[in-house]
Order: sequence, then structure tokens, then C-alpha cells
Amino acid sequence: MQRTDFSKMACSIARTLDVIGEPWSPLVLRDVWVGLTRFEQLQADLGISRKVLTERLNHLVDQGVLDRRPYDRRPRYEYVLTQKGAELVDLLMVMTSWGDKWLAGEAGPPVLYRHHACGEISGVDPRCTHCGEPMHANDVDLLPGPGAAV
Amino acid sequence: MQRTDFSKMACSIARTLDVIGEPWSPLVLRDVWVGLTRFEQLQADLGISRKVLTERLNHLVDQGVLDRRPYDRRPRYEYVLTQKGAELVDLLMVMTSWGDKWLAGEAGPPVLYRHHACGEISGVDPRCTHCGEPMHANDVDLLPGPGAAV
DNA sequence: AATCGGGGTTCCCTTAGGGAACTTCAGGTG
DNA sequence: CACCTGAAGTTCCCTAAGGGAACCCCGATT
Repeated sequence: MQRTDFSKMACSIARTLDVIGEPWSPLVLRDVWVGLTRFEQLQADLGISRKVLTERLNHLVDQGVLDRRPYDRRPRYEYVLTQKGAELVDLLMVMTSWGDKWLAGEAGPPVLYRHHACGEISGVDPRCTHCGEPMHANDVDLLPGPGAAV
Repeated sequence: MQRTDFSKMACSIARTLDVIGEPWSPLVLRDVWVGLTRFEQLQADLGISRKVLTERLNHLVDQGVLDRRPYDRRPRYEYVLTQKGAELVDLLMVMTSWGDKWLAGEAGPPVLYRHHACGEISGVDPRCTHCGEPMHANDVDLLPGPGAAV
């Protein structure tokens, strides 16, 4: 229900959740990413209530994650990822890797990613932007940063 | 509110959202990760309603993401990450990177990660598990996998 | 025996999600 | 020109989930 406002918390996770933390938003972004960019397409594919879809789309546009633009002279609009939104797809790919590993079961992954660079079916692995080595839960220490709470 | 059941969808993103898709869960995992493992600690740190915290913790334990275990002879319990849960921290680190970049503003990141391997303050970058090159939104083609819907 | 503190439950209120019906507007059709 | 159509919302009602405060249970301590 997200009545608590996360945007003021001194935490980038909480702030990100304020943008896409309610369950439908990542699925909307996924659909837009794969080319389902119109209201009716999204509504039909997701089975989401039209009311809620309207709210989500408005919020994602307000946050600068999606851009709403006409695709016809009639009042028709499509939603496309901004740069800010496209970078959220990284998050979706990590979610996919985790879901593929822990939730897909016998049937295997519903979707495969083929990496342009190497042509292989592959997944993502988070690595350090400095040294390129894997960077997971136990590979880091946490330190207060400049934007830390008082 | 998540009245729609995502767990049956043929999508690893949707299935993952069924586990941690409601806004408090990632923050609970973050807190457990950094060492706030007890009910009172979580409630005080997050400001979450006790009722909702109980529900979230039960759900995360049911999903095998957290383990609930006694830490005293008194009825006292702490919550710890399972392996399944620890791997979700990858997701939190990607959220942090995105939030640091797009939402932190002038003040800068509230928290910094120091990578054990290189000792540098750093962030994560998703890379291909095969070739090690960056793997972002526009670097992949999507193909139906073995677990695709009929 | 009384108190304390962690870990919840219970209750009520408000608000967000689900779902179906309705609206609007411009382009196409007879 | 009148009518129809389809995309993109909007409105309304109902139910369920979140917020918050009060309450409860239980073993340990004094």
C-alpha cells in the first residue's frame, strides 16, 4: 500500500523503492522494455486494473523513468524508457537471474537472454566497477557516505 | 497491495516480485544484511507497523529467504539470511547503484561500499557470466526458454 | 511476587487495489 | 453527414491491506 513515504529516507534502496517499489512497476518496465508500449497492450498483457495502470504510468512518467509520447495524430500515446528507466533494466536482469535460479524449478527459465557481445545465452553477475571482480553480499564493507543522515 | 498472484506467471521477474515485491521486504533484507536481525531492531529502524513486520517476516521465512532462530533460552529470535536470501543482496546493491546515481542529488550517496577484493569504494556493474563484458538493457536479445508459457 | 523486555496479536480506521461500466476524442465507413 | 470504432483513460463500488495504538505472553531478573 506504500503509505509510508520512502523518498525521504537516507538510503538509496528506499529511494529506489519509492520509484518502483510497488509490485506492478517492474512488470510495466519489463513490458515497455520488450516492446509493449501502449496502454491497451500493457493492460491486456499484465491483467492489471486499468485504474492502477493509469496511476503507475503517471507515477513512472513523473519520476522520469518513462516518457509518454504521441504516436498518431489521434490522441494515442506510447510509453518509452528514458535513460533513467533503461538503467533500471539492470535491476530487472538481476531479478531474472535470481528468479531463474531459485524459482524456475524443473521447467527452467521462461526467458533466455542472448548477449550481443559474445552471442551466448547468459545471465548477469554483479561485478566491481573498479576491479571487475565479483561483488556480492559478503564482498563489501559498508561505510557512511557524504549523504548519510545526521 | 498485491492481491494479484504473481507466482504463477511464466516470468522470473514476476516470481521474484511475489517473494520480495512489496515495498518493505527489500528494506527488511537490507537491515538483516547489515546486522539488524531482531524484531524490535527492525521495527525501530524502519518505523514499520508491527503487524506488517510480522507478516513480512513470516512471508520471507516461508519463502526460504530468511531463517528464524532462537538466540537465547528465553523466547527470543533473530532473523538471518539464508543462501537464497544472501543472493538477493545482489539486487539491493544494484538498487543502491541506481539510487546513488539518479536520486542521491547534491548530498551524494548515504552509504558507500568498499570492495574487499580491491579495497576501493565502488559500486556494481552487471556483467555477462560468460564473457565478462557489460550486460545492460540494449546488450541482449530475449528468446523463449524451456519454461516459457504454452 | 512483582517487574521487565522481546516478540508478537488484536482492533479499528483509512486508503489502495480489483473490476466493471462509462466517457472522450479523432479517424474511418456508408 | 451521421454513425461506428478503438485507444486511452475515468468513475464507482467493494474488499483487502497498511498504519497505529493498545494489549498479551512468557521466561528471566530483583
